[in-house]
Amino acid sequence: MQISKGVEWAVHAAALLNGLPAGRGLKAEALARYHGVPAPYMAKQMQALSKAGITRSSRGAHGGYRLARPADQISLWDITAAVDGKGPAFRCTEIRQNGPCGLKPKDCKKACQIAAAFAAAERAFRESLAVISLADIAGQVVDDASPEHLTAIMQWLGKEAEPLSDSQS
Amino acid sequence: MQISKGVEWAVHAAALLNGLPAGRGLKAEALARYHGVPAPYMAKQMQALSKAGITRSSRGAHGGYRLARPADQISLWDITAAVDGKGPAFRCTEIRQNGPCGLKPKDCKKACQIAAAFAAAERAFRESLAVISLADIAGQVVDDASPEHLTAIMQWLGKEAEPLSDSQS
DNA sequence: TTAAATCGGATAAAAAATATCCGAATAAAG
DNA sequence: CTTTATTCGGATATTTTTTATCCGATTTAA
Repeated sequence: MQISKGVEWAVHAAALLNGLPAGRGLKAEALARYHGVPAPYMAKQMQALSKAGITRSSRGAHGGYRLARPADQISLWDITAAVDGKGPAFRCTEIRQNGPCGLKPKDCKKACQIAAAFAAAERAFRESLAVISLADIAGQVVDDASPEHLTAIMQWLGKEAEPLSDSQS
Repeated sequence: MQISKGVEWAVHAAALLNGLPAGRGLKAEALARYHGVPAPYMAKQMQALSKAGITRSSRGAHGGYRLARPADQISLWDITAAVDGKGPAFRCTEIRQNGPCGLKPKDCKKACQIAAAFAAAERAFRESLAVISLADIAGQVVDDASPEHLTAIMQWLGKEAEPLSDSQS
């Protein structure tokens, strides 16, 4: 059971976008450079966020990404689902219908008890992530960081952030 | 985020072993045949269960597997951890230390807030599985099954179950 | 109108999960 | 006691998923 590395990158990237002044954005390459990760793969994660409606993108010269809605309305589960998919981690293959004592399909209207137990556990996992917003994370990071570090970030953002046009998607 | 298919098989296999009379066991090939799955891969899962101390194995003629302790002392998390590993699904790669605004290692004594949030979610997942025992699952299955189906299982077990010697591991 | 720049989907490489095989070990029979 | 059949256990291929990369479609600005 592995969560893809892209989830980690996407959350960090979204948290950084939250620090942007209104109306400005960062291109995928800048996000990758900031976090010291391969640019094309970071770009792929950003595409997933845009497709899920978490970020908005602007194409063409001076394009880039920005958050599509306030950070307190974006949960860690939203980002995880966008990058890794919403599908269940435990996939019941109905092996209770196999073999010499296999059940008939008509006797399988109730979900398999084993699958139900794992579904409940995954629900607990999702709920735990769903109650934490990007705003929560950003707040904690700011609280923990030194003033010098915050200044350095602001300076970097001031240098790299581009004013974006208002076009969609 | 995927849970390996082997986990499903291992739980089903362990539940079946719970139905055995005391002192008897099933070989890996029989467990695979019962569930209609490839024998060698089922065997691999059983090896993982034995390594984790969940099952005991007997080698040689008339060998096989049995549960190593009562079913109410085996949780779904025990089995999941044995097959899929105990390691965290979210692997923090400390990208906060990368790039132009990267933190120094000495400023990273506190765990990354993002990693901490995912760790909490995984804890919720584990706890949810840890409170469900193999005995719970087996009880529910028996409650739901028709008398004929239970009889069929008993007959099959009577035919396939081997008396095991008392040797270790 | 032209040209530069960026996102988006399609395409390779690496890693992990899945499936399989063969040797070591045990027990029963000769 | 020796031999032989049988089983588990670890090492080995194959397939799938994840990770990483590239090139074309689209948009903006000059």
